[in-house]
Amino acid sequence: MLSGDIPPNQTIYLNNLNEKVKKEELKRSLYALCSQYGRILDVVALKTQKLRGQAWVVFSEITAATNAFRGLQDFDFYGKKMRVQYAKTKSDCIAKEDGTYAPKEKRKKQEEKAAEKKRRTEEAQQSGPNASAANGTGYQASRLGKASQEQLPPNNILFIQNLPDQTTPMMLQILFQQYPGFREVRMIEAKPGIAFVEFEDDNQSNVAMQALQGFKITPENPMAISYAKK
DNA sequence: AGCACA
Repeated sequence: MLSGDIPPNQTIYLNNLNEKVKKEELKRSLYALCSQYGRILDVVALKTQKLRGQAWVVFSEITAATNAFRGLQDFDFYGKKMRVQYAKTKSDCIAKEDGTYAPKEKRKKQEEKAAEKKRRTEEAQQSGPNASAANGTGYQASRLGKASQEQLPPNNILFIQNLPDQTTPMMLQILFQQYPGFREVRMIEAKPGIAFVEFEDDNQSNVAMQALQGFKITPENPMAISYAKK
């Protein structure tokens, strides 16, 4: 049976996620993917024994959560079909806005925190998705991007600029493979912040470019997409 | 399968 018995919530609960993905990348990828449905206030993921393979994405609006709930059901994410439900309870970041937030005092949670802390230092990662900014529609081209974009002739290969340094090819694939004709992402280790994304033809690359132009993988990094030079 | 917020 499907998860129909949980009432709508502005937070979605995701599971069947690939447990091999590092926590920070997971959060960034979820932020990027889910931003298509609305403003995200928080992404929560823990890698404890009990909570790995799961995540919560908090939207500013229930309607956004509902769109994500429908649109991301069974979405192929790092090779696994993501399952989407509504969260069972209100997220802390919402409760804090409400004024209904009450700090908890459960011993079990303290234990999890300790275990997770070890793991975190092993991974040596930092920073999480930022809660404040809009995505998708608010296109602001960087000076670089805009200049080249207007002059270059159509190409089935797109040139992406202004990516955050932590961007991985898989994160871009997750975004671009949603558009028909997607072939592959290429990044160059020595050149952070840029990528090439290949489609089967010019029309398909154009559709993806229009759709993702200005898309923010993080709130600070609207993508600048142009055709690659021939 | 597993519903939290270090």
